[in-house]
Amino acid sequence: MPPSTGLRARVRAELTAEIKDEARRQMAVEGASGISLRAITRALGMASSGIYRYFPSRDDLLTALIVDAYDSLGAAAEEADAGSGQDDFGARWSAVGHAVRDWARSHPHEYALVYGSPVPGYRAPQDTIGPASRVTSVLAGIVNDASRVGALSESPPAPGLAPLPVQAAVEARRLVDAAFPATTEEVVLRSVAAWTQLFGMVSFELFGHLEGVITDPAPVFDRTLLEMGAFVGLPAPRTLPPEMRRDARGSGRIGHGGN
Amino acid sequence: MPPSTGLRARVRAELTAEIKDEARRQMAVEGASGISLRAITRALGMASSGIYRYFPSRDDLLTALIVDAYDSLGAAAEEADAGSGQDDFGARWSAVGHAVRDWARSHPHEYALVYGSPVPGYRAPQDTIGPASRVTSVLAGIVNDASRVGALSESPPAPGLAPLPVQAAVEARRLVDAAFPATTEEVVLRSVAAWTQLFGMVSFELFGHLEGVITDPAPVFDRTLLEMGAFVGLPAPRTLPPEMRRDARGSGRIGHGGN
DNA sequence: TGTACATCAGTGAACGCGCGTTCACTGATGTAC
DNA sequence: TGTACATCAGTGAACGCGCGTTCACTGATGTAC
Repeated sequence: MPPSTGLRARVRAELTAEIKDEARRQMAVEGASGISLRAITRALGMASSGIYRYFPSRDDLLTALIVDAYDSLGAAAEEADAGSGQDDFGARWSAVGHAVRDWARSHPHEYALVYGSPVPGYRAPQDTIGPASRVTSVLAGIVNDASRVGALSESPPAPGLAPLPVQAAVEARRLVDAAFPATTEEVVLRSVAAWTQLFGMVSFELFGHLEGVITDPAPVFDRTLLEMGAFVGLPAPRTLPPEMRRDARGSGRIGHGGN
Repeated sequence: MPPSTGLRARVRAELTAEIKDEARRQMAVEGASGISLRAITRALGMASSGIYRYFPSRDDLLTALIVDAYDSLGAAAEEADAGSGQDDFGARWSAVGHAVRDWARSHPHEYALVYGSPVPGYRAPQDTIGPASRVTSVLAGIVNDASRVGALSESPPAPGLAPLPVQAAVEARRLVDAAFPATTEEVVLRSVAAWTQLFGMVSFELFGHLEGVITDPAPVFDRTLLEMGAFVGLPAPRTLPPEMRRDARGSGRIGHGGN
């Protein structure tokens, strides 16, 4: 087998990265459906057929971009989580929430690629499900950790709320077993709500649905993270993570990152 | 001016509708970016240039589809709201939430058109903002109505939660003045959270992000609506709307509607 | 260390396709008097 | 009620464009002995 350190392998890895970078550049202008293999080869000064040595088809290139995006977001979330005090569960929750939003704002088209409408005719292969679950695992881990050490407040069920119907309990049980062993069905369902709320709000901001409703989403997002954290039962953050020191940042910038 | 009842006007309205129907049919197969003016005219048996008598460009056709989608969803939400007892606020909230999900599941591509990634290069014109706000107004109306008659529970702030920071309060105040005159800043912020949660969960379901996490989203969605309603302060539904009688419907059907 | 052979990278031409939009036009439907 | 004119619907040809993918090929890089 060829060693991955060989000259050829190194050059190959470099060109592969350049192809993906150029694809991301095009995606930033025209969206995912605007990515053109021919345009990429043109930009890199190679023959249009040459790209097939690297990606056997357009769909394979798309898959690679999707995997990269999930991994990039997942890494950002893991980093934010690790950067907070292990036992400051509220702070971890808020930090990860902000990491998701910040990543989305600095990689808007990559966010749209994975969390927007599915690309028609494209079926995500197995390779994407591992990377896709990284953020989710981080969020679940926070709730589960808090529950394990007894830091999760057992909020009383809302008045008048019927007991958990069986079908919902079955779903919840599956999740408890899979990712939240230290929690209860109620907690896990609320976590699902908080999880979808987080991405719902980020998507609404990026896709323009807050326009005319909210002028500066930053403080609203901030506050909502705290509220939803409390909703799940997490304690309020003891220390404010950098993203939350209020007067430090205004409405924020977009696209300062790149990939 | 030509009366809209004239023969010409009637025929014109019919063909306009046929063009949009055919566009929706194509969208159901290939997504919004797969809509082709030439393919539409082919399907309708007319010359490819003829469509320009009806829509001056592809973007104008897209705009019409977007407006129709918002109106269709808005009407579904309004109908669900009107079909519940005026003063059964929890039931109204759940009914509208289910209406949104049901509409999305039976018009998945139209949902993706308006709530998925923005079509690159397309800038939504003014005509869309009225129809776009219909669902949102319905949801806001429920919370405001409940507050006006004193039916909204003033849930105590979560323990340890700092008081509302100014910037968040400013945003909230604007919303109170615009659409929630009978409520408070806290309520309005929680409503925003519940609103984004609703669409976040529907989007996750439609776009495949619940796969491998939740097997049957229906009961989870059901329960989450109740939880989020309670989170906002709405009372639990007194009467279960038809969508919520548990054993009546299983995991649900997709695409039984069409447009 | 050198030679023979296999693997891989990259080329250039070609296939077959579809797209949005414009334009000058014919013929039918409506309007004014 | 009938005529003259204006408006509109729909045609067919053309413009100019870009796309993904295949294929037979040259030449360079690596591997085995």
